[in-house]
Amino acid sequence: MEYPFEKIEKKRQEIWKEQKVFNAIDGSEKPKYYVLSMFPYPSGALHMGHISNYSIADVIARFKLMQGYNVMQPMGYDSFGLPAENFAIQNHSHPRITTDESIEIMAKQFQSIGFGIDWEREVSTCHPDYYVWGQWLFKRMYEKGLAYKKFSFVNWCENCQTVLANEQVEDGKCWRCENPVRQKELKQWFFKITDYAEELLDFSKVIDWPERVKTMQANWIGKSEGTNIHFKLEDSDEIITVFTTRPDTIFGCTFMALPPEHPLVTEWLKDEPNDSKISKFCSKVMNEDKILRTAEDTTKEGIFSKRYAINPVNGKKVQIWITNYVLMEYGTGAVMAVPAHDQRDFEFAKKYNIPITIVIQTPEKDLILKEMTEAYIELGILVNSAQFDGMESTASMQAITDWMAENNMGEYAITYRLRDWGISRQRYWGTPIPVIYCDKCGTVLVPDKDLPVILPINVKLGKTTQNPLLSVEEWVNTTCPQCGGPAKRETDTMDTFVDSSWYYARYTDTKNDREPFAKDKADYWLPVDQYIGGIEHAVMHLMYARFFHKFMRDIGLVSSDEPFARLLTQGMVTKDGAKMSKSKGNTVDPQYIIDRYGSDTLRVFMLFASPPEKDVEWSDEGVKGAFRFLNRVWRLFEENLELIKIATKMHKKEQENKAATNSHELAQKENDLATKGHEGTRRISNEIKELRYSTHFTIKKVLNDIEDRMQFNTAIAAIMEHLNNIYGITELGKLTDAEKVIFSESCAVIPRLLYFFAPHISEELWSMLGNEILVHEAGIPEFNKEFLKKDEVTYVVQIMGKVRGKMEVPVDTPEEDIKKLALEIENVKKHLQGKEIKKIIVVPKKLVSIVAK
RNA sequence: GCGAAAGUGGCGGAAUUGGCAGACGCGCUGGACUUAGAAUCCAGUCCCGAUUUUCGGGAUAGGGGUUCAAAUCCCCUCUUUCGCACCA
Repeated sequence: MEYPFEKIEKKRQEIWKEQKVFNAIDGSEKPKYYVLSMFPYPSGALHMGHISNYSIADVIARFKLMQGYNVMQPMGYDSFGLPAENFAIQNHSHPRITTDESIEIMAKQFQSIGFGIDWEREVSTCHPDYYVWGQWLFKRMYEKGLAYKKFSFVNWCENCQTVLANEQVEDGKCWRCENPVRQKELKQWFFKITDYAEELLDFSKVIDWPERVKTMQANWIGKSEGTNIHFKLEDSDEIITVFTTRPDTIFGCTFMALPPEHPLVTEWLKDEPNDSKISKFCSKVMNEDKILRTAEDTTKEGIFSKRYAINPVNGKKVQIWITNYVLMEYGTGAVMAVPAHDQRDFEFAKKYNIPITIVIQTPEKDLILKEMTEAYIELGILVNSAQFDGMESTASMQAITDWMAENNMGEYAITYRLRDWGISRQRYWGTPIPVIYCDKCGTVLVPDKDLPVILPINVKLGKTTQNPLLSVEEWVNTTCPQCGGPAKRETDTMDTFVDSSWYYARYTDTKNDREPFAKDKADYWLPVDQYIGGIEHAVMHLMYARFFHKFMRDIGLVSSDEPFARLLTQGMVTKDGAKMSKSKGNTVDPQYIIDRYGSDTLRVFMLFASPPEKDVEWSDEGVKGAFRFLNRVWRLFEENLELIKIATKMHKKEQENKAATNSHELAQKENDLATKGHEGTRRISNEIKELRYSTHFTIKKVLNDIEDRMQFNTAIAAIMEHLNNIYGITELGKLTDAEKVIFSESCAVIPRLLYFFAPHISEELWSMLGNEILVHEAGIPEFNKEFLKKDEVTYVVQIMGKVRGKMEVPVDTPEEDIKKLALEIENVKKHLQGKEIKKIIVVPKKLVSIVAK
């Protein structure tokens, strides 16, 4: 017989809903706990990844709820974006319709799984009551100079007809459709995330984030400290500034390298005939795919510009070369080349016969130019460097920079790899950028009173090569809010990462129609105490959200410095070793599993299969195993209900009598009852004592695994083990009264421990025992240290590291006696024959290690 | 190339502080119940050896080291995954 999961799960969900168990209370007296899983993209229906993600969050939410926190676990939908637009096109529908349909299906599924979500805080980013505040935030960014428009080369995906952020380019390909990305120059909106580069590097205000994620963000920001050095052009007042992290090598600079995009090069080209070698070279390089051009194995090429710069430190003339290996985007867009001490410069100098000067010597043996086959890039002792000769690299960098600063040759500088965040998308399904272009007034923001700029619904979608919004003339053509004259709307929409950069804050006040959220509510709830999501968001989403949070702090919307205090990056769900995906055809529909085995089974399987941060490999048999386990629990209660009720009845009576004021006293009383006993209940068997130990050990283990270790698989394993221990007690009819109490308690604790992983069945069993309150209202179960003390402990006896025997001794046996006892074991004696005992090490309660020769 | 993490039975994984390697689950093998299957229950399940309820040896990617004691700490090598990658 299978346990009636369908009936139970429905019933329990209704009760939770009726009693508003998961409704978060703004500003409650209780301490708050905000648990959040990254919100889903409405893709039609839930997939296994969602189940895994939200099951993890639900364990934490229910645990905190049981601990007495005011818990908020909200849910929403990241519903703008390309896939929705493409999906609608494919189905000859409209994204407004298809996304709302998807959301409806998913919400229903979420409810059928019984996650502890506060459904009164739902958000959907594609609805005007949400995106209006995205537009509002954009305007505040603009006012602060953090949103601006500029021409720039952008990553362009021909297939998606849109611009991609650097973070969305993977290996030179579009992160969604895997089409090769090419460079295109467009005028784009940017957010000045670089203003926050330094603060984004500082993780001191988060409580617990994986090192891996912090490192990835730090790499992405890519801070380097060095020196800006100003070179004068020969016969000109122009100055070229270069950035270097190795000012100690400045005396070895023998040429300068510029990219063809450099503004000075552009100037020079004006005086060049189109068919000159230089012009040809520049246009060739600029037309090359930037991804290919910047690949490491691309050969370094260049051409002499016929111009010279003056090295400020020694007045020497250096050739200026135009090359393909320097990036306009990094540093100052110009490089001082020191071929002796930089591998790229070395290769280039060898190829084009440019002089090489050694200025750093190794401490061990002198470098000889003719013998060098590669650059010496390590630090060393300065030579050929005028007054700095003989200095050590590290010290000289500071000295040289100081000296250059005094003489106006350069100064200390910091450079970041991080670029500003391009947020323009030439796509329909996104938040309209609240900007109007007027011939007279230029770029004008839509006034707050006219927000939201509603995304028009009446558009022609299809395989157009341009933004569908351009065709909605009645929307594009508008009047200028300043002069009232004819004007046009911005047709770019915002990157969906903008929408997801502040949704966690909107959850604190979803119905607010005067501001994004009220400050007091945000300050009550934020930061999110536990954020959960995939590692794939380590850089983009998690960094953008941090940027937004700091911005919102700076304009006074929130008081905290970081949005997410703790971060858990959960693994993927795989099948046959690969990530479950429709394209690979290795998906399993969660709904099918829920219909067949119930939500509790699916959750237990997911949580038991591996720890949260690791991938979960799907296994049909594993699901059956989880189901079998829940059935075993159910059967235990069904078959022994009256016996198991004893503990509940006793506990109730105790409460009524107020005889015991706390659970420790209660446990003590029970202990007295059990050991001293009444008539006919004098003794408890060792077997039952072991069971009582198991009960308290399991409580301790489960609490520790959830709260301190976040390792749910071993918590579930512990409950399974405890269940096995209970089933190990046969002949229940022969139990004395005292033993019955202990047995009953050992069973009755199961619903309170299993609740986090299989809440429906746990709640049902709990109520079957006669409890009128819900499981979480009973609070976290407590273990009694007294019952974790064992009378006897097992010592392992080792000789030279090999196990030669085991012994059971009373806990308080003195060390000397333990040694004696160990030496009396037959097998130990045998192995010690003819050997001399050098030392005996006793590790209390664990082992005896004998050193003998 | 640089950086990080990881590598444990047939499989997922456990071993929390250096202290009995393989918890728990899956699978498999045998048995009970059953007309049969499903379900359930019981027993077994790292490898080798023998005197086979016991004992000995080996085993945590491979090699070396520290230690009474190493999956755990150190060094080298290999493999996998992830991140970064002409960053001046």
